[in-house]
Amino acid sequence: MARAGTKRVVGKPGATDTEGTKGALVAATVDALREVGLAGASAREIARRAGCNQGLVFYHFGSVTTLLLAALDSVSTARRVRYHDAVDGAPGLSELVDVAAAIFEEDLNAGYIAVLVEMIGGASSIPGLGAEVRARIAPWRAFTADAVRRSLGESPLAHLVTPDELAHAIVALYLGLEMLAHLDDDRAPALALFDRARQLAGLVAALAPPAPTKESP
Amino acid sequence: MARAGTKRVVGKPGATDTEGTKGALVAATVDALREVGLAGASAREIARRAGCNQGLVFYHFGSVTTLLLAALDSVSTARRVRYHDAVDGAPGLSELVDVAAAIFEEDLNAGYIAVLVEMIGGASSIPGLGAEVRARIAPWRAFTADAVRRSLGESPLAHLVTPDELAHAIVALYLGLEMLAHLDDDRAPALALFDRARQLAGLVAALAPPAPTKESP
DNA sequence: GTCTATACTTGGATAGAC
DNA sequence: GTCTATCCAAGTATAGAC
Repeated sequence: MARAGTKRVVGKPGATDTEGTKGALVAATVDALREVGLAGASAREIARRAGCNQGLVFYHFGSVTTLLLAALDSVSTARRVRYHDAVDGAPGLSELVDVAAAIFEEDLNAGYIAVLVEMIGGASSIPGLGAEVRARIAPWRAFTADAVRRSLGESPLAHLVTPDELAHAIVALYLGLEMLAHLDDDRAPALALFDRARQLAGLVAALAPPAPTKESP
Repeated sequence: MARAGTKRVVGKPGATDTEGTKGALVAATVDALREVGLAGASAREIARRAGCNQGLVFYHFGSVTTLLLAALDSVSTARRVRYHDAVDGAPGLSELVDVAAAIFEEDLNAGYIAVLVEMIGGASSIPGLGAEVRARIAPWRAFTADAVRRSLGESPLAHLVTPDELAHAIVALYLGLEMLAHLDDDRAPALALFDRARQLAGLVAALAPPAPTKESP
């Protein structure tokens, strides 16, 4: 929103800051990354989207790079909470694929993964960015490996691949699907693939019954 | 090579041009994309790597964007020949995974896919680039779908996924693996994954014998 | 905290000498 | 074809008024 005339409503000072200029800048950065990419996400472009002055980027964040990382943090933590909750409610492989598909669609539509992809792709351009991005991707990899480990533990698939390998492949596939969807501006193939995964997960579950609850050894 | 003192050897004029200033600029662009990313691949940086003057980028290619696309073309066509030949020599699924692994390793080491990834990622930053990149990725998708179709035709897997779906997933996985490998500067996980795929392909082949040559119905 | 103004840098692109 | 010199636009970052 434009500064002149329209005041933003300010939340509690300690809050997760989706309000206030700092929050607006972070949100604008996410939008910019999604729509015009890393190269297009300049201080001026971001400030324009946030409806404030370019200088405030440097007042609040010190540099554009820092703001970019703040945006990555914001998306990353918000989404991880969402994923964590969803995966908690999914006991087996089949349910896991179900929730993964649902949230992936959210991500794809909201452009959250686009932010990830832009930052990873741009990591080689901006010196020092690589390490920072890597650190922020790490929790995702750990999270994925954990989810795979838990829902694959009892399945026959566990004898075909290690959880870490599978997790690495899943993260890579995730990123790749986003790249293609973004390039084509078409999410259909990615979603169709999830539908197929759902079918296959059901098939695997039928072949190897889920060992309902394992207790008292 | 530096212009002062060292002259480049010039090949036949009509050749695929890895020699001459034009060729040197294309090669330098590939290097730059790989090492400093799209944002770092400026006319000055490219010319420096090619050992010539910045103005020559515009003399020979008109704009930096055109040169970037020329570099993408160069890598894309060269690699496609390589892939095509390799896949031709691979009759079944197992052999296909074998050659795919081998060439993927080449690509990963030489940074060819990095060029693809940088261009796809940067497509949203530079207006009009998206369509051009899309057109240059299209043959890869067709190629992959074709290879999948041919080597999956007889296999039981063909009843679980359509070739187009599988091809889309493979291309996405390919791009994603490159992103992660580039981010970590570590190709080991991607290569381990191919080893695993090789095992699994062997397993599938053992379960469903390849129907050696299908002729005379 | 926010805005205006400005210094400084880098990069795309062109003109003209050789 | 290549190089030097230069223009112009856009971006980062800072200083200072309000």
